[in-house]
Order: sequence, then C-alpha cells, then structure tokens
Amino acid sequence: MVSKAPDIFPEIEIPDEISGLRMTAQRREVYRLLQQERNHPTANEVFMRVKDRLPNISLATVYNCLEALVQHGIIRQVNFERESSRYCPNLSEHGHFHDAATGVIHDVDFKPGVNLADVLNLPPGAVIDDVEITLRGKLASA
Amino acid sequence: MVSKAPDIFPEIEIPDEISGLRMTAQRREVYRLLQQERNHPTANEVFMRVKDRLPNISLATVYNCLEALVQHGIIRQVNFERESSRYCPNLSEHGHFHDAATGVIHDVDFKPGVNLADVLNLPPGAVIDDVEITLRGKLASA
DNA sequence: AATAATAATTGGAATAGTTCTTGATATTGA
DNA sequence: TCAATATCAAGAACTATTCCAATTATTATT
Ligand SMILES: [Mn+2]
Ligand SMILES: [Mn+2]
Ligand SMILES: [Zn+2]
Ligand SMILES: [Zn+2]
Repeated sequence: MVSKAPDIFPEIEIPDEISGLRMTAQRREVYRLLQQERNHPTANEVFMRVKDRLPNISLATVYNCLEALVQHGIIRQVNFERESSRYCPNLSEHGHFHDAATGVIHDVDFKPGVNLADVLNLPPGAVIDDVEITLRGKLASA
Repeated sequence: MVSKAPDIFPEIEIPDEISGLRMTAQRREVYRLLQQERNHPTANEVFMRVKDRLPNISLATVYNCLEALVQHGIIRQVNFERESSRYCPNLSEHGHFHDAATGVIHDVDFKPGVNLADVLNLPPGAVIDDVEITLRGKLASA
C-alpha cells in the first residue's frame, strides 16, 4: 500500500499483473513513466526520470524492465538509425515521424482500411509479423 | 592499370568519380562488392569479402568508404532493430523484408502511384525527407 | 619533374549503448 | 516457516562504430 504523492497529474493506476507479467515496483514505475510522458524516451531518460520515485533503481534494472515489458507486448521498442532505442506505450499499429528541427518524435497512425499489401510489392508468400515505419523530415510552420 | 582477374562474373566497371566522390581503389572495391552481392552485407561482411581483392584494407577504411558512399547518395544504409548497419546499392525508394527463418533480406518496392500521405495520418505540415519501411516475417513455402 | 598542399588510409585506442555476471533481496508457494 | 524462484543492483564485459595520429597516396603548383 503506497500513499499517493500530491502530484499535479493524477497517478496512473497499474494492476499487479499485465499480460502475465508481474508488476514489480520497478516495472510499475517504468511503465507509469512511459504512460505519462509519451515522448518516446530512451532507457537512460527513463532511468533519470524514474529515479525521482525509486532513488535506488539501477540502469540495468531499467533495461531489464523495458525488455520484460517489450517481451510481453506491453510497450514497444522503437529504433531510429543508430540512435539509442526508444520506448513507446502506444500499442496500436503506428509509425514514427522524427522532426529533424526539434527532435520531437510524433506517432503516425495508419489511415483506416489501409493494407500493407496494397501499397507494397511483397515477396510472394510473405507473412508479415512486424512492421516498422520511420519518417524523417520537418514540420513546416504554417 | 589493373589486369582483369579471370572472374566468373564480368567485372563491373566503375568510373573515376560518382556524384562528386572520387573513386579510390578502396571505395571502388567496396562499391563493386555491394553491386555484385545485393544481399545487404554489414560493414564487417564487406570487409571480409573485399579483402580478397585488397588484402591490406582496414575495417576503418571500409567504414570510411561506406560513409562516403552513403553521404554522396551512392548507396543506402539500412538499419534493422539494433543489429549492425547493412548497406544497399538499390537507390530506388524501397523497403526491406526480413525473412525470420532464413535471415535473408528482400528489397520491397512500392506499388506504382502510392503516396505516403495516402496511407498515413501525417502531422499537419510535415515534409518528409526520408522514409524507412522494415518488415519482418516468414516466407510461407507455397 | 619536383615540391607543396590536400585527401585518404591504416591500425589501434576510445566510445557508448547494451548485455552479462554475480551476489543480495524480494516474492511465491509448499 | 522454509525452500524455491524471481528480481534487482553494481559493475564488468561486450561490440559496433568512431576517433586519433602517423603514414601514404593523390592533386595542384611551380
Ligand atoms: Mn528528475
Ligand atoms: Mn573470401
Ligand atoms: Zn510511438
Ligand atoms: Zn535494399
């Protein structure tokens, strides 16, 4: 039983188990942070921010937690070029647009009814398990 | 003046300069290899294979050559998850399908007339400079 | 052709993100 | 309560890539 801190944001409630993964204190805070700050932080950014609530957490544990969450399909790992991996709690199928000017990463949804096989010449017999779409560009200020 | 080796494949001719980049012996062999073996090799694979023709080449030079070729738009760098970068001489806009069973990477072309803005809800005002589409799955044997 | 200036290559050291190892802690379940 | 199991923490190890400094090759100039 944890007493609720007087945060500006209401604290996100996280159950004791998600998709078969036990939510330890560390996993809970890592997941909570990703839910709150949906800016695709790196492992190190998660580490620095989550230390506010778990001062003794280690970077290795943050990596362990992120991997466990990814493995259980609770969050997604997002890679861009050779940069550090980033993490995303948005489970709907989506891509990522990186604004080269600001560095901000925007989620990009598919338009409804779009099928990959409609736009790509897939190899015959290909069964797609995973799709990664990454865009880089600028946001023209209107 | 280099005497032509009795290769099975006819040797690809490469000019002294491409897109403003001077073709040194090392750059030429790196580029030639990518043209011949279009299986998206890693820097280290390029290194090992190109040593047949340039026994003294260093891995640092392979990286230098690959970077120069990428910088001048002569080849493309392809990243998949956290794996080593791979390199691709196919300059037409295309994506990559990774067959999880065999490890083979297939180029995937866009169907003609497809526009990204047709299938994705891009942020308003977004100007796309670069697109990366990566698919992972299996090739069902018919 | 000789010389000077510039660019490229090499081999090894350094870097950085991530993973591994090991001992301590915590949780579960008998 | 005790044993079995899972998780965590700290730091070492790993590895793809980049950096550095010295050498070599190329280009430009006289
Ligand atoms: Mn803070
Ligand atoms: Mn060989
Ligand atoms: Zn996302
Ligand atoms: Zn390709």
